[in-house]
Amino acid sequence: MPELPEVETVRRGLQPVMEGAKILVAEARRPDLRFPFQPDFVARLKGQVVTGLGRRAKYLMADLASGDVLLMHLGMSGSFRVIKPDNEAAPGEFHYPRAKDSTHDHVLFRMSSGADIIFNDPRRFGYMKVIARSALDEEPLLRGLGPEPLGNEFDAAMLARSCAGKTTSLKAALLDQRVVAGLGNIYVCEALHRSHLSPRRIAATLSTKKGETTDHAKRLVGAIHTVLNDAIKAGGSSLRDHRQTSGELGYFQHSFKVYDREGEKCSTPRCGGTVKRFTQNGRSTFWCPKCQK
DNA sequence: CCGCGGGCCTGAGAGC
DNA sequence: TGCTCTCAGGCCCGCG
Repeated sequence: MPELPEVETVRRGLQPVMEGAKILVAEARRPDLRFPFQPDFVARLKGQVVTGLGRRAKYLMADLASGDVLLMHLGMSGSFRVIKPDNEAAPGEFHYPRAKDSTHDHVLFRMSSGADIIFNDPRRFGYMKVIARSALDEEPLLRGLGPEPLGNEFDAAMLARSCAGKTTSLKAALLDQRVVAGLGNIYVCEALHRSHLSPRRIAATLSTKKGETTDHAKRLVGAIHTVLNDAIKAGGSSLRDHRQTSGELGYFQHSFKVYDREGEKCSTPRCGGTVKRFTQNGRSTFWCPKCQK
């Protein structure tokens, strides 16, 4: 599911029930997700007030009054849903009508705001980890993450600079979280199409030999901003797993120009090309060879 | 250091 | 209906 717009959608759904609320009960229903849970995972959450819920790239970060931070990553198939606790359940017990795939409900929180928060992740590529806020800078999961694509410091000059000398494709460079943090396969394909740049273009061509930022880089950054902002407004893209915390689907998938649209006519005005698909670094790339150069 | 491919998991969908 | 195969929105790791 989750690239930046989906994670941001989830953050906005969780914020009202988490911020300012205490974690009354925390439960991990299996020993691991992608990684084993820390032995003190539950203990460090229980009784803590969540003072803020933020996002860094594709990570959700819940600040706790203890000085810890709960890092949460949705992997490929993770989702959160927020429901009202069953009043008949014992206080420490999660007793709600079971959803179809509740076998994959792995982590549960009961909040003092009157919400139960359930993390479901069939493929278990997601993970959670509690770290001290003071150790955030040394956290291996976060170290090396590039700039936020919607942040102030991310602009054409910066992108061109970090792609300078890169012999790899533009597609691979944009998927590299060290270059820019938060894009995934869908939004890279969509941003490249909207900026009329080929996914096969060499990344280094975003700047000239003299180090000047090209118009290509400017177009690309503009397209990244537009596509991410539009996707957030739409509640993200729901292909199979992504849900808003209310259970509603996102609807940006209806605005895809190329992703999952192989064989369709290119939507660029007067282009007349056809959307093609090929494999790049082991992943599907969708693009229009006619208008993306 | 860089770029690439394999692997981690489960489930959905296609084809037979 | 049911089997097998392919593929999926992410990212870590080891190899050359």
